[in-house]
Amino acid sequence: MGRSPCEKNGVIKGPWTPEEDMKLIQYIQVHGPCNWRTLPKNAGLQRHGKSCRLRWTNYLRPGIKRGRFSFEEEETIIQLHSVLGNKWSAMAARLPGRTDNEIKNYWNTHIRKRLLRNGIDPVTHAQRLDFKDLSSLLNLPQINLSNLLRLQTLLINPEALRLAAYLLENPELLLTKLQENQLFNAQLQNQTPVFQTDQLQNTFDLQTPLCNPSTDLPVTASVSNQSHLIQGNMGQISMNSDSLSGQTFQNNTTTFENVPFIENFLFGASDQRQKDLSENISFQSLNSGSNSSKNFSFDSVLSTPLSSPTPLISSSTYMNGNTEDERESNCSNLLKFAIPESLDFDDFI
DNA sequence: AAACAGTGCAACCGCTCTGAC
DNA sequence: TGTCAGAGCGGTTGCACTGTT
Repeated sequence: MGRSPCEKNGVIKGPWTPEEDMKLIQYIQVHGPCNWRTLPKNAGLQRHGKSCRLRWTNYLRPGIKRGRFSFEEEETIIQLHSVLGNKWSAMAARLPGRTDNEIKNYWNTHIRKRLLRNGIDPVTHAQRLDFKDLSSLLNLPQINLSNLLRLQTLLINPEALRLAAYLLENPELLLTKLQENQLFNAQLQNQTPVFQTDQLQNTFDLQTPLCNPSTDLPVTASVSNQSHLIQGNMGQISMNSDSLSGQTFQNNTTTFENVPFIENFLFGASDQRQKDLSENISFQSLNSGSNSSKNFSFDSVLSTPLSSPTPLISSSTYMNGNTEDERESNCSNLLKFAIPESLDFDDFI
């Protein structure tokens, strides 16, 4: 396995022979792993010092564990990756006997592919809302001809999915925007809502159960033409056009002017009046009843910095099974959509 | 059985960062 | 401040292995 040995400028590249390994081991046993630049010459090896260092640290160093990763190791890698990102050496330090290169290779060749197949972003560890399991959709008991027509609308409106996915994957954006609009919100509280309530009834829900192991709350994203509702692991957030002055999301108001696709989705391409109205977006927590907005917690948002994404899905949700097939099977129902009967898609379109 | 394609993995390359001098 | 060595990382290479046709 690997490359064929080749010699270039007196330096051998490619797989190491047992004789080379023995020379390196014997030299390091005597002199220790130091001064890699001069080590090859002193040890009688036609190798680069860096190659010697990699060979030692990745394969010859005592305590190196070879062979397939166990299920426990896989879970550990996923959990560590959700916290550390691509800090392979830091992950290796927490996995006895495993090297950073081995973990990286295993991640790229096994875990990453499996996460992608299961609709999980391997970078953010969040469920991708644009990953639609149509078979699950069609197996829903509430799917009938009427709902299929609504499903068609949903599928031809990818902006709604993108909006939900974007906000779920970037909860810090909400916080940033809220902070930026503290002053703006104070102005809005003195304004009169301009929407009619019937404009806010046209809402559909994207319900994704199983996505929040910490709270067991279903993850729901609701989008309408004038009101936008996102529910993630933080609970449920409503971007509600008629809640400009009320008990909304800790009395904060936000806009999405720096997010082009959201801006287009919310405001339309050229309707300045609609944009003016939609700029008055605010947030409302809906996860605990009518007074929930006062009790809304930002903990989950604050614990999800860009540099160290917090998993929205536990590793056991990724792969709750002993075999890959079992794990994939258990992930296949991660994303389902339920469309309420009350939805009027004519307005939505 | 042979040809082919896909996959796994050791090893390498190039680059950046850090700390010592 | 600049240089150097070590370390870390992302990406890639190339061959062996395995499954499919």
